Amino acid sequence: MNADKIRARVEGFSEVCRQNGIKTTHQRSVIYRELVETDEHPDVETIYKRVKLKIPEISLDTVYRTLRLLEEKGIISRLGSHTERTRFDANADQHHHFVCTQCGLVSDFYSEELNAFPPPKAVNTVGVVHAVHVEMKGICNACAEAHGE
Amino acid sequence: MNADKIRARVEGFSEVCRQNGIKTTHQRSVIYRELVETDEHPDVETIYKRVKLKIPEISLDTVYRTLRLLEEKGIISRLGSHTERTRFDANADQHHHFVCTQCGLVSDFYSEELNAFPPPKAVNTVGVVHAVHVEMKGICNACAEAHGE
DNA sequence: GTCGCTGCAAATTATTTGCAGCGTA
DNA sequence: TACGCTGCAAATAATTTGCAGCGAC
Repeated sequence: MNADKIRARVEGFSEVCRQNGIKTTHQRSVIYRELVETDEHPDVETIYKRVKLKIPEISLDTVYRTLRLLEEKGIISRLGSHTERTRFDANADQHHHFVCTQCGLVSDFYSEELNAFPPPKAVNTVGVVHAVHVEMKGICNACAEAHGE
Repeated sequence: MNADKIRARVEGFSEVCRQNGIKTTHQRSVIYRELVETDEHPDVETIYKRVKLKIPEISLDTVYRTLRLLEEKGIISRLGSHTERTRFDANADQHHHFVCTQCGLVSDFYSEELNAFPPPKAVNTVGVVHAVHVEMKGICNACAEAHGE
C-alpha cells in the first residue's frame, strides 16, 4: 500500500468507527495504524510488541479484543480463514475449496484452468510458484434456502 | 472421491507408510481411513470421536500425533495453511497472497482476472460465490538464493 | 453522565510432550 | 529382538472472559 493510501486510512479511522457504531479509542487507533502501516501480515504477539512501544501500559487482551472486533466489523481480515479449529483433508489430488461463510461448510472442486493459471508478473518478482490454491467464499444452497424461507 | 478411489487409497496405505519410513499401525490405518472416507474435512475432535468407535482405547493425542505425522509426510493436508499463529491484514482492497513455504513470508498481489474468474459449474451446484481468494505457494527469492548458494 | 472500553488476573481451549510398556517390521 | 508407537497425565501456547475503574461521546 502506498503512503497516501495509508494516511487516508489512518485519518479515516474514527469515521469508520462511527459508521460501525464503536468508539474510537487511543488503543484502537494505534493498533489499527500499526496494521495499516505494514504489509507483513503480523501475528497478535508482534502487533502487541509494536503497540506497546507507543502505549506501554496496553494489555495483550486489548490487542486480541480489538483485532477481533475490527475483524467482525470487516475493517481488517485474518489470513487463511483461521476462525475455527484445524481441519484436515486426505484428498491428495490438486483441488480447490468452496467455503460457506454462513455455516462453514467446505467442499472440494476441481479446475484445470485454475491449476494452470499463470502467476501475474508481480508474483514472479517475489518468488517461484509451485502450487495454486483457490478458495471461493459464498453461501451454500442449504444456507440460502434456510435464509430465503 | 468415488468408492473405488477410496478403496485404493485405504489399501495402499501400508505401502505409503513403507515409502515414508513410518510404521503401519492399527491406529494410523483407522485414522487415515476415516479421513479418506469422508469429504467433510473434519477437525481433530471429530476424527477422534469417530475413530474411538472402532478403537475405544485410542487417545486424543495419538490422533493429533498421527495427523501431524501424515501431514509432514504429505499424505494428508490441513485446511487454510493453519500451521502458525493467526495473522492479520488491514488491506481492504480485494487481493491475493503469495506464500513462501520455506520462510512463511506472505505477500499481497492483485489480479483482475482472478477476481473475476468464473466459478466452475461444479461450484454453482453447491452455492453462490461472493469472493475469490487465491493463494499461490512457492519459494520466495530470498529463500531460493539462500538455498542456491 | 452513561455505557462501552480497558487492564488485570484467572479461565478455557487447542495442542504438545515425557515416560514406560507394547506391537510392528 | 529392536526401536518406533501408544496411552496416560501433565505441560504449553493461544485465546477468551469476569470485574471494577476510566474515558469517549
